[in-house]
Amino acid sequence: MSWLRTHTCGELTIDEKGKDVVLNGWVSKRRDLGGLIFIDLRDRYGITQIVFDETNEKIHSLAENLRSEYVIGVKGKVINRSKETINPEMKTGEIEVEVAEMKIYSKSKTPPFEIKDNLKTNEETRLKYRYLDLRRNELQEKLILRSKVYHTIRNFYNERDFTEVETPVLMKSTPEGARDYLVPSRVNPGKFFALPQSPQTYKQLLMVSGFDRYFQIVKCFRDEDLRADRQPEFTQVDVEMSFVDEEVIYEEHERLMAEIWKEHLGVELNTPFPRISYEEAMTTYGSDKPDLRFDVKIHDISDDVAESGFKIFKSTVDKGGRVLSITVPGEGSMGRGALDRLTDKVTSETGAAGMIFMKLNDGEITCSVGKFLEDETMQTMAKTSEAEDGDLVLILAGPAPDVYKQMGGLRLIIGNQFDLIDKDQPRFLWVTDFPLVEWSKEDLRYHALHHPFTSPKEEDTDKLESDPKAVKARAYDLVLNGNEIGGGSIRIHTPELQQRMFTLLGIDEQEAEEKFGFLLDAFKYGAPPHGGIALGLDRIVMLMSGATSLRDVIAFPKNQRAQSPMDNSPSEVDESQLKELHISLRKTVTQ
RNA sequence: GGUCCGGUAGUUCAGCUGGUUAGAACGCCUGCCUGUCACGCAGGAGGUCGCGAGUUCGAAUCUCGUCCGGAUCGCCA
Repeated sequence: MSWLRTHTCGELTIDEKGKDVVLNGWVSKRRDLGGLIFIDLRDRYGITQIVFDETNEKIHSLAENLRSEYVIGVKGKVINRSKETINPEMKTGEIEVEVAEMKIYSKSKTPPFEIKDNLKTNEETRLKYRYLDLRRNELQEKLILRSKVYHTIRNFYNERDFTEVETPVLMKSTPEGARDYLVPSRVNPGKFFALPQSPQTYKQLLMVSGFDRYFQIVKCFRDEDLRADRQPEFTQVDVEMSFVDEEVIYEEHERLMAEIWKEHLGVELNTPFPRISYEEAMTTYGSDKPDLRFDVKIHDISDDVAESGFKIFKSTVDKGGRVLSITVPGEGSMGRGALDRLTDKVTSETGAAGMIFMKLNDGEITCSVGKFLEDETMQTMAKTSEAEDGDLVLILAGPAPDVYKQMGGLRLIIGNQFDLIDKDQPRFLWVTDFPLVEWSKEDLRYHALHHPFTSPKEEDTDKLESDPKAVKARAYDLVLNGNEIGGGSIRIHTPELQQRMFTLLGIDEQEAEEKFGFLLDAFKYGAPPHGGIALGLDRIVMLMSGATSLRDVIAFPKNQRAQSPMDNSPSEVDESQLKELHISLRKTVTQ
């Protein structure tokens, strides 16, 4: 009998009773009772208890030397445990393997943290020893889920006749958007490739080529500051289709989501997903990615207080700002101290200047600025806020659109603090009707809200030059529980419209030719109408697995400084390497 | 770049109104133990209190600076 394993550590049950088996795995736990030693042998499939008995003196004394994380192979017989010693918590808990022979493949130093669930070790240490962290069940489950989701996605598109095409990782650096990661070209001195922020232009060119249904699971790179839900390299499910409109894309991807959720979480999603316009999202939820798992909405009470005696309200409205409220159900009895703490939190986290509250109790309304307000005004405010007896109304005032964003922040604080969020049912929605462009105070020009290839709505096209801010885009985001998990648009497919868009964005003809000439040219040879979407795979898996950080669903992630503590990248390179690349470092860097 | 939180044993943390030898749990090491599965019992090792300066008779504790990690704002077409 060889030392090749006959079973994994997760599969033996009473059915294999009496069989001679070979198991390989890691020593997870040793329970040494003296004459009897139990080892929990672990691999990624599970844990099986193996036993060393004193009656086999040679093997028993070998087992005394076993320590955590040693890698061993054992040969032995599957035996059933006596009734009292069955462990009902474990799949393999009815049996154990009585070891006859053992081989130590490799020893292990004491690991810097224990290989177990609910580990509290700080992330720096975990990232430094990522290969050990990944030995833990929690992370293995997430990566395995991720792998299965890939599979579902590929099946889904394959069944629908999509073609998976790999696009270049070394590509042209383009203006607009996020900072590029640059790659110097040795054979082209002074020239650089960029790593793709997304394969946007390539997938559009594939449409021109006639691959009318394309998808790719692809790494994308953005050199921006990191967050819990933002890594410098991340994975997109990139999709593009020809001869379609928004409806086709919505429908297909609702189906994809439903399939993923059903297959891997056993959850039936309600389709179609609700859709709300960007404007409604902002004015009702104060966010372009609203969390619909709780029902609190923003109310505009500007009209109610425009003529009130409270100067801040009046002057805000006079200056064109808004006075907004949200109602917190059942918190009307909240004490002054708690309200002050909430106010501090809100002002520091949202940037709101101050917060005003109104409490409805026993038919009476008390307000923090009540002495400036008529009873009647307060009644109207409460009514507009849809507040009932026992509720708390919170009010922010300020210039729009800032005050809406602050309100959106307040809404999330309320949702979390008062546990209003229903965590059981995932809430998807489409956000639609985004503005095409927004004014950048910094660059003194318009920026594409989505990207420069997004088509304006047809009925708005004639406003591109005269009133760009009013132009709506054929763009959409897919939002899940307050997270943006995808976004896309119907694209521009004529060189004329594309050129007008570049002009609007302050990219003159020459620059457009330099940066995007290939795309403009391609459009001159018969470009089909097309559109698509890119889904954030990491975020989707993160939300599916209940992780709070993208780092938990990426095998080897970067820390907040975009470094990998394990392999110490990025790192300095030899002068000779730089020389070959025709690069010299600035003094401020080398010092 | 801003704001906030944190950095004490291998790990997670306590200690922080300055004052004896800096503690606990888990882990680790040694011994005992034949039915454990968070094994138990007895004993033990293990610390640059992130780093530097200052205040002080005396600093883990107070002050300043700095480094590191995380959350977040800016940024992320």
